Amino acid sequence: MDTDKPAKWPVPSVFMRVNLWFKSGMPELPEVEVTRRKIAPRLVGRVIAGVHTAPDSYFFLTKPPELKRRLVGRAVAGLERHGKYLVAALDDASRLLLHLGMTGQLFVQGSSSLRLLSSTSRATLKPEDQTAFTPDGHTHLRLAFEDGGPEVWFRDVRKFGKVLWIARGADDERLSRLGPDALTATGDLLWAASRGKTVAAKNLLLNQSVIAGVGNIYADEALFLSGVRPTRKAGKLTRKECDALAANIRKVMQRSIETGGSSISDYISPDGADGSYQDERQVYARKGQACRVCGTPIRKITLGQRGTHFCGVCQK
DNA sequence: ACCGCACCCTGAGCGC
DNA sequence: TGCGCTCAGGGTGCGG
Repeated sequence: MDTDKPAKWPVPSVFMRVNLWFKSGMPELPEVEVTRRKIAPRLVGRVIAGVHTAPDSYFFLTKPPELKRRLVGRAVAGLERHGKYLVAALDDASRLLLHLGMTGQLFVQGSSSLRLLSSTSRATLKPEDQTAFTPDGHTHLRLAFEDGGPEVWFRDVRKFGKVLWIARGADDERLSRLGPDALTATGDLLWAASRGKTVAAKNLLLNQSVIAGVGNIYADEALFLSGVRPTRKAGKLTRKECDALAANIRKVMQRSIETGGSSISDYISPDGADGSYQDERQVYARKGQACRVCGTPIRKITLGQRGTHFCGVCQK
């Protein structure tokens, strides 16, 4: 946050932190898992009575009219996570697939969170004036329930998120091609998947059919912790490096889930990045800052169209 | 088969 | 003050 300009309202430290989170808070596996844990108790066991949507867009892989037809009257039997996908099991054995994309927010009606406001509002609104979020044009899906309780809302500014209804017994390529979950990543898996591959190590980690759930932030972090340069050809990884990468992927994911869950009190984490893991980041969004291990400025390059951060000394 | 890259989208931030 | 530009990236799909 720019501290040179006077704020219209004294800015508490939490606001500054929120702004930092917003910059880098995109849903990867930990954010999706935290969202799942928070939303599941508010979803499972309830019967959908109404489906309200924003105008059709490519956000809807299943178009709104069909979505309404398929969902109304269904009870939610469970909420699972597959990589970065959330899958709600319905009582007729069909499924509702949700992906948060880059900016997706799944939360319960009545939530009030700074994250649901524009940065201007966050900076100027007095904390005591903050009220529960009301649906806006980015709120694409609202599920109402027969019990009359709070609705579950899906908001997504950039519409990179997805909603898809999957018929009973049907497979969906999005799910079936996912590799093992990142929380269970093993060196064996990475070793086998990387042999003979010329793709950059980072791009291998981002390939959801190899490991499901790794995104840009945690790929950079795991590579740093493993001492592997993101550009290294996957096929050149040693067995030990594969073991280290797998262990560090599990580590950063688990750590982020823990911190993500711990900082959420009375509202649902809307886009999942309310945790404090960003305080532990070693390289992501730290371009030019000193490596926490050797002091060398962190470098940033573009790899696979993604910002990629690494220490040129610690990562070989 | 594998790999690189364009594209979808909107808001923040910045230079002028 | 405001305009126009760049950047952010998950996943899909296509061309080489």
